[in-house]
Amino acid sequence: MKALELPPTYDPSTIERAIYQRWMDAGVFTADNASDRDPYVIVIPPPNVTDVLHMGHGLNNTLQDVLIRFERMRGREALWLPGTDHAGIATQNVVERVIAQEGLTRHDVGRDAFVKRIWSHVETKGSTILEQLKAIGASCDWSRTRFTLDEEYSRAVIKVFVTLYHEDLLYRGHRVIHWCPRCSTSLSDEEAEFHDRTAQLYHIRYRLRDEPQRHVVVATTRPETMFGDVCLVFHPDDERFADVNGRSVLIPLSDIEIPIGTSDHVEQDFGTGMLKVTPAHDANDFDIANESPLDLDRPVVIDEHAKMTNIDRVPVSLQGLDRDEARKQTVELLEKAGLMDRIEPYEHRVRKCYRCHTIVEPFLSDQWFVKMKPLAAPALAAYRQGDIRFVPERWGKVYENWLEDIRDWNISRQLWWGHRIPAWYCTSESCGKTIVAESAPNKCECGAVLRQDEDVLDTWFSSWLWPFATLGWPNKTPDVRRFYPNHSMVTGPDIIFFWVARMIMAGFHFMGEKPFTTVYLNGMVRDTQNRKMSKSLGNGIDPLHVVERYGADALRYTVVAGSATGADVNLDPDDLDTSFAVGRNFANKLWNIGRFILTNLEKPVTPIAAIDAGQMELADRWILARTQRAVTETTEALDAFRFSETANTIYHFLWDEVADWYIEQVKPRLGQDGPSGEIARSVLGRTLHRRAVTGRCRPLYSR
RNA sequence: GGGCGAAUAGCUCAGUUGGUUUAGAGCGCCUGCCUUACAAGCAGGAAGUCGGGGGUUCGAAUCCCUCUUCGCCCACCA
Repeated sequence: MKALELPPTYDPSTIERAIYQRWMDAGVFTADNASDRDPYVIVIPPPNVTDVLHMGHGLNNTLQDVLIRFERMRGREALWLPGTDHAGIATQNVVERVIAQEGLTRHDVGRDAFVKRIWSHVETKGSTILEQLKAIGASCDWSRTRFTLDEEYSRAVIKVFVTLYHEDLLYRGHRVIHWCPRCSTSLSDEEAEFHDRTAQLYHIRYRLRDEPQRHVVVATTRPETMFGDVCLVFHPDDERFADVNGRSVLIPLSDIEIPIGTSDHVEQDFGTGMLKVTPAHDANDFDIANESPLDLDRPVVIDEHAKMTNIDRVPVSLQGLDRDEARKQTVELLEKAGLMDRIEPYEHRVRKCYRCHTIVEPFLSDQWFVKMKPLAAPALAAYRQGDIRFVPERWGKVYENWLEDIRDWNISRQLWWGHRIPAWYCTSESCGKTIVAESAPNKCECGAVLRQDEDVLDTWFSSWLWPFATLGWPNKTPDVRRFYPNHSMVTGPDIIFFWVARMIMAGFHFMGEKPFTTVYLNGMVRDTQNRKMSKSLGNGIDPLHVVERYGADALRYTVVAGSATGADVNLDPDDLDTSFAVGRNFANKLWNIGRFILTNLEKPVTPIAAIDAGQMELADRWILARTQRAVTETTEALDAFRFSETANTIYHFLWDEVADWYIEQVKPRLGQDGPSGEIARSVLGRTLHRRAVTGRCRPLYSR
C-alpha cells in the first residue's frame, strides 16, 4: 500500500468494507474451543429477527465490540456469540399486518399455513439486522449464529419446560391474568406496562335488597364490569358499614342479589370504603373471592375480544358491545335510573400491552406458570455475595427489589409463532390426564386420543436460556464446557426483569452456575429534547446512514465517547454533521497519522528492541513514556467499563501527544538515513502498534 | 405511596474513591496561518457565581440536608 496514493481526507466507504472482509477471511472472529487461552465470552442480546438496526443497537453493540476486541487483543480466547430472537408477539404482529393487506386474518389462513408464512417472512426479510451489525464493524463469531427457534435451541426450551414441570416448579393455573384483546393473548406482569391517564371514578348506588329506599355507594372506574360482581366488601374495622354486614344488595340494572361481606384488602380511605368484587375481571377481586368463606361464582362478563358476553347477567342491550361502548351505555343507563351517585375525574394508571399499547383486560383463564421464588433464591444470593456485579451499581438494587418480591411467571401465550407447549390433555372426560413430555405420546394410558396444548411459550421463556442454550446445551458440547459461564452481559436497563434476572435464575438452576459475572447496563439514545429515539416520533437516526456518510468508526467513536458509564447519549437527528463531528474528525486524524507513518516506514527502521535508550532523544523517550501511560489508563478504564474515559484517553494521546507534539517534533529527523532517523521512525511506528497494548507485535488492524 | 437518575461554557457532554483543575473536551464563536499527514487541519483566544439555599471540612462540581425543574422505574386505592 503506497500511502501517498491515498486521498488526504479519509473516505471510510472505500476502506471499511475491505478491512472487514479481510478480518472475515482471516477468521479472526471465530473462537477456538480447543485453544489453551483464557476464554472471554459475551452473548449478544438477540435482536428481534425482524428488527432493523437503530441507534440503540448501535450503542449497545459497539460497547460489546469494544470489550471483545480489547480482550482479544489481550490474548484471550474471545467469543462474541450473535443471534436473533423469534420475538413471538412482535413477529406475529408483523406478519398479521402483511396478510391483513390481503384482507386476511390468521384464522382465515389457518395455524400451519400461517406459521409457514411467518417462517418464509423470517427467511426472506429476517436477520437483516445481523448484516447491518457487520456494517458497523461488529466482530461477532458468525459461525455460531443462533436463532431461538432453531431446532437444537427449541429442544433446550422444551427440555426446560418438562424439567421444571417434573420438579414441581411449573404448573397450570386458573386465574386472572393480563389479556391483550388486540394481540389476543395473555401477558406476563412485566409485559403489561403502567401508563398514567385521566379517567372517571363512577360512584354507583347499590340498593339494599331488604330496604330498597336505602343504598350503599361503590366507586369504580369500570362500571361495565358490575354485572360480574359477586359481592361487596368493606374493611372489617370500618364502623360505617357495620349495620349492612351480611345483608345483600342488588346489582343495578340487573337486580341480581349479592351479599355484603368484609375483607382486609379494602382501603377504608379510598372511594366510599365499599368495594365491588368482580372475581373474573380483577386479580385482586379474584383473591378476595377465593379467600371468602362464601361460595362465590366467577361470572365472565367481558370476553377475549373485550366485548360484553351474552350471559343473562348482562342486560340484553349491552351484550356484544365493545368494552368502551358498554361503559358509556352503562353510565347512561345508571344515570337514567338515578343510580349514579356522582362522577369524579380521576388520575390513575392503566396497564397496556407492551407491544401494541392496547389497554389490557384482566381475564380469567387457564395458563402455565413458573414458580419463581425457588428460582430467585440463588440469583438473589449471588448478587448479595457479590458474585454478580452490576455496572452502574444502582441497577443491582432494582434487580434485588424485583427478585425479593417476585411473582409467578405466566409463560403461555395464545399465539401461533413460538415454541408449542409440550403438554397433552386426554380427550376422555373420565380420564382427563395431562401429560408433559419432550415428545408426543400416541395415546393416553386410558386409550383415548391426546390433544396438544394450543398455546406457545412466552418469547422470554426461550431467551432466558440464551447464555447456554446457544452453546449447545443440554448436550455437553465443547462450547458449553469452554464458554460457560460467559463474562459480560451488555444490555439496556429496560430488560433487567424480562431478561437479565431470568437468565441469572436459569443459569443457576440448569447450569448450577451464574451465566455471567458483570451486567453492564448502557443508557438510551435520545434526541436533543431528551426524547427517546423512536419510529413514531420520527426523531430516529439511522446508523447505516451515519456509516455511509461518516463511517462506522465515526459512529462508534461518537457513541462511546458520548456517554459516561451507563448514561444516556444525546444526538441531534437534524444535525448529523455536528452530532458525529467528533468521531468523523478523529477517524480522519487517525487515517492521516497512519498515512504519515506508512510514508516514513518506507525507509529503514531499527527494531525497537535493538535500540539502546541512550541513543534516543528526549522526545523519543517522552512519547514512549506517554504511550505506556495511555496503555495503562486505557486498560484500567476498560477493566472498569469506563468506555468514554477510554475514548478520551486514546483521543488525546494520539491527537495532542503523538500528532501535534511528537510528529511535529521529529519531522526533521524522519527523512534522515542515519540512526537518528531510524530511531524516530521506529518510535513513531510503535505508538500505533498494537504491541503497545498486547506485547505482541502486529499492525493495529489485523489479528 | 415508595425508589432512582439528571441539572457544569451558546449547544452536546466529561470530571473514576473530596485536594496534582486557579473547572475540562468537542461543536460553535474570535485572531492568525492552504507550515507537502490531515483546512474534517495548525497556532492562539474569548466564554461557566459547576440549578437555588444551607451545612460538614484546612479544602467540595465531588459528601450531608433542603428546595426547584425535567426524566425514569416499582406498587393489588377499586
